[in-house]
Amino acid sequence: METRPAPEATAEPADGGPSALRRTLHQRGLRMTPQRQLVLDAVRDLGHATPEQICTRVQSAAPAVNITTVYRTLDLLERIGLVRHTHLGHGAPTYSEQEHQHVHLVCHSCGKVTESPTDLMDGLAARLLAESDFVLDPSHVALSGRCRGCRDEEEEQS
Amino acid sequence: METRPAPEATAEPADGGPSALRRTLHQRGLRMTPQRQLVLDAVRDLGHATPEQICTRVQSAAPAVNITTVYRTLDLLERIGLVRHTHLGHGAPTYSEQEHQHVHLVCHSCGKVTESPTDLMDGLAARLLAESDFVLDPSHVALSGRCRGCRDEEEEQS
DNA sequence: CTATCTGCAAATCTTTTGCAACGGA
DNA sequence: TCCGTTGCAAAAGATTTGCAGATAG
Repeated sequence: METRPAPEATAEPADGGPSALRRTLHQRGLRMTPQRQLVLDAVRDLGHATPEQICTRVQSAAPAVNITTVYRTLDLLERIGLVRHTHLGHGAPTYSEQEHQHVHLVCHSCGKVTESPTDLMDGLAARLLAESDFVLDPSHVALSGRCRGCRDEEEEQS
Repeated sequence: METRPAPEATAEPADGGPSALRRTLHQRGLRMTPQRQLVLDAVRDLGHATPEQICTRVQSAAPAVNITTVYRTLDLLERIGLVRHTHLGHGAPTYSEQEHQHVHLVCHSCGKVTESPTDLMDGLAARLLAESDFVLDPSHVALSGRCRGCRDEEEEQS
């Protein structure tokens, strides 16, 4: 886990930079605080991370921030649509930017998480709609399986 | 949540009825106990259920069984290949028979779980293998989206 | 100023572990 | 009898809640 001071290179998607958070909060009568900015930065920075990982990251910039605040803030950021959480298969949910629409591929052998574009699911989504009247949300849940590396290892042993 | 006394209509897949559990356990030097049969019955009976739901079901037949035993037994049944767990998207994993290979469709609006045959995923599995060298395990993780009922409701309101 | 936020501590909830007693083979 | 298994209680880990003080607007 690195400790550098939160690069902002990719921190500004088309629809909003740092002050966009302030605006979004104010629209709903909520307040801008350093903690909220730090949590959002951490989520963007880490890609997809558990509340605890996010907390660690935040604390590397502001050690006084409590994990309670991280939980509350993630919940809030999700309610106002800035982040979303995904269930990667094990216990902890992971949070990422709302805009980052991708499918998670989780190897249940080594735990590695890969991302693929959501259009991978287009065919499946169409079939689900036709056959089961089900509108798929491709980025919410991860697909489980075995990655290349683990497959190779297994083959070597047999 | 119902409390009827555990129908056994679907409790005997081709490869093994009640005494198959005893045999499978003995093969590995493990012992047959009433608790283990009850937990396995509950898993088969409930289709896919959380440890707590399984425990409630088991206790309706044998109130003294402790939830600790349910956790340990599910773990054991999974290790010996009789049940498997699936992450339905919320917190708790759910357990079902190993043989029940199906894709779970979870509506994140009403929480309803539908099952579809795994061959729904065949096309996706092939693409993942080709494009990402990833071997998909279709029954381990649920797909999230919105079911017919909830979609209709939403449309009515707009 | 005032209502929203935060930090801290304690409460909850879920799952795991240690240990003595129980019971299957 | 012997050793795997169980129940109980307590531990451990994750998330939530209550409350008094801090602070954004």
